[in-house]
Amino acid sequence: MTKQFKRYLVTSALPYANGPVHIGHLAGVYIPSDIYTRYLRLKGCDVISVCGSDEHGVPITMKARKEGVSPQEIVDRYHNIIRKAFRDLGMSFDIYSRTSSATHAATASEFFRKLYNEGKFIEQTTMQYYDEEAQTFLADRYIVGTCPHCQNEKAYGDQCEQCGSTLSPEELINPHSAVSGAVPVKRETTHWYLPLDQYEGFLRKWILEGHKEWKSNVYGQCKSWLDLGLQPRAVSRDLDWGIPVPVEGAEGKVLYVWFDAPIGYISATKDLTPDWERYWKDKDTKMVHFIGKDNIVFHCIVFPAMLEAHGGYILPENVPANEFLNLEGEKISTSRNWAVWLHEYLEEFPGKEDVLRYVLCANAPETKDNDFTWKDFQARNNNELVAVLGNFVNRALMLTQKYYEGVVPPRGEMIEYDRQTVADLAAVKGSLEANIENYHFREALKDAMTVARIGNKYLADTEPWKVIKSDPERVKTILNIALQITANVTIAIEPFMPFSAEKILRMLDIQPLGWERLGATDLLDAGHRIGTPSLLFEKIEDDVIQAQLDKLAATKAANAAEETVQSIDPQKDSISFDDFQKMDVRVSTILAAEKVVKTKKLLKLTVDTGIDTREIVSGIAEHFTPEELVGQQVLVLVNLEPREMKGILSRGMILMGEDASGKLVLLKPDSRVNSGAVVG
RNA sequence: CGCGGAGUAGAGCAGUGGUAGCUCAUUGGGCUCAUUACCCAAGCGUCGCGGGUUCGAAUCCCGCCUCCGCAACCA
Repeated sequence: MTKQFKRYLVTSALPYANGPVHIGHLAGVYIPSDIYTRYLRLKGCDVISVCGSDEHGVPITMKARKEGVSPQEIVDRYHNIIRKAFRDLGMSFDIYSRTSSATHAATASEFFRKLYNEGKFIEQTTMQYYDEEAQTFLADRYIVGTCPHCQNEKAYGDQCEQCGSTLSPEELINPHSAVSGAVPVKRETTHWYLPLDQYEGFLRKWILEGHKEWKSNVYGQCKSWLDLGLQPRAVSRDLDWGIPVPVEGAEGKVLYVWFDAPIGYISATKDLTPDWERYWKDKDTKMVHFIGKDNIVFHCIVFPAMLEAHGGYILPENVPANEFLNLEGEKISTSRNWAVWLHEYLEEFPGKEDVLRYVLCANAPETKDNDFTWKDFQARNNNELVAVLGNFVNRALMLTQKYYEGVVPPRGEMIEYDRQTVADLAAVKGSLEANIENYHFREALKDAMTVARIGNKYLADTEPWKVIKSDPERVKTILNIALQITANVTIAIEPFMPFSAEKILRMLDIQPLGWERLGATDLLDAGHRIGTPSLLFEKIEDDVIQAQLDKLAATKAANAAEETVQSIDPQKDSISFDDFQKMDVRVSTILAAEKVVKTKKLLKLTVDTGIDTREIVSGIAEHFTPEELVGQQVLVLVNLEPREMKGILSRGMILMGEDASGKLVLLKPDSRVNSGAVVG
């Protein structure tokens, strides 16, 4: 726990190169990681920070196929966007690599080979679905068909999103490939598996006993996985995009992306320095993985098991995973374009890199999901950055210009209040350090801002603009101290807001100061001439915020329009009159309705069909409350084959209209008729 | 009953057994060097709900509700 490490290795989750990076990625992973790294560097620690694009896997091949380009084109495009955006935001990775690099192919292959040669894998042959037209094996998710439970025609091979039931591809009616539309066939395939179950004891001891200090969300997730029991996990896939399995007779197979991606951290380090082994294999190195909560199992269970199986590698000392960030109350979604994209922000808010860094850190989802709103962004900029930080720096520098033509005045005898202020200033360092080292970046940022708050209070209390008239000598001391506080600001905020720290340094016309000098009052020499003051931050007006809100509203409208287009299904094949006659639809009256327990969408309805009184289970609980349904007349297909759902036999189907947004409406007679009236 | 996390002032969040706190917003006062910013003070809470343990519970235990994530390749 109190072990002293000689060096640090910081990793940040590899962004998946099928889209750009958005504020959720930043708040969850990259901002914390950069703060941590910059802090350690400022302290003079031996630290390297590695990252890179994760460029393999099925979604990238799907996207390429859809656009009619090669996977390489897709990953090149996003790799470049992401890399540039990171750099422009001031992410201080020592290297930003990529998993399509030659180094990575070699590293991952070697890693696999060693485990293979030492018999660490098990080999299994199974039957998998294959798309003969596209000549590719299909993951369950890429098989689409009709749900046997609710007749939804767009159910996936693993789940029906309409009724929520878990499916296997075998259960789908009329299954077809989401790639080509072909009917999938079963084909035999052999894969290698990492028997995670064999590492359970090792992981249990390492995490559950050795790392009780991990964040509760991380520890809890690990414990649950371990208690449930681990299963062997396939490390190869049938795919033509990825790192070929480096074994005889494994043509057409690549390393499964989860296996190759974390090795990307190692390859990136290799690309950075020939001395990479010191960072990965020396027990005196502290490795920290910054990730989002969805990645916990890979970084705490799977990758450590891989490293243990390989041998010789150190394990992460901590994995400070964050929760998720929402945008204006809704989940961020790449596919629905519901996001603030980093590269767009950088273009639309030039020079405001630190504002985003500040807001995302101050509101980082450290313990639970948080919400990013543009109003909050504006308020934090105007009320905190402009009012507290920018204003203090501006006050101190303007007073110095005004009274001393920009020359730092000498400090005379300090009074008790000065000494108290200096003591308060010195006290910030310990708290700030503890918070960063414990991954409490929000609190740490508050500590950094406290330095500016101390400065504002000091000026307000000592009132140099008044004292100048009665005791000019005293004002020299006051401003000297105010300027020392200003210099301290540059140290305290550097990990969080490097651009602003740099800007203040230029205004003071001094060189960067090391972390250890935080709290000192000899950062500026009397007689030193400071540079020209300029505003650190500017107010963000309502129209700028409104423009962003409009942009999001436009996204929403575009999504709705697209859904409308997609949801108007083409006319189905003709049926005979006889076929139509087979359907028995009756006007029925709902007598009772109740939610089916432990389901999200199901209602159990008791209806009077005129023929009898029967129970029907319907997936409409998200659209109607039981109360509003009772007494309503609806159309019911009464001779539909009965089906059991959640242990209740459902005899018939309530007919519904579904509009573009997926909203359901009842179809009912325009005046009341007797139950049992025939529809036709 | 699949597993994990979260629910605290108008908003965003700290707080793991001992007088409920921080930032912002609100209200009042002070200041007028400063980007109308700053400083001081006040108001604002059945700590999700219901039980229990305890001298004492936001905190520990039991049950329930709601939101999010994982399982199911978006951080």
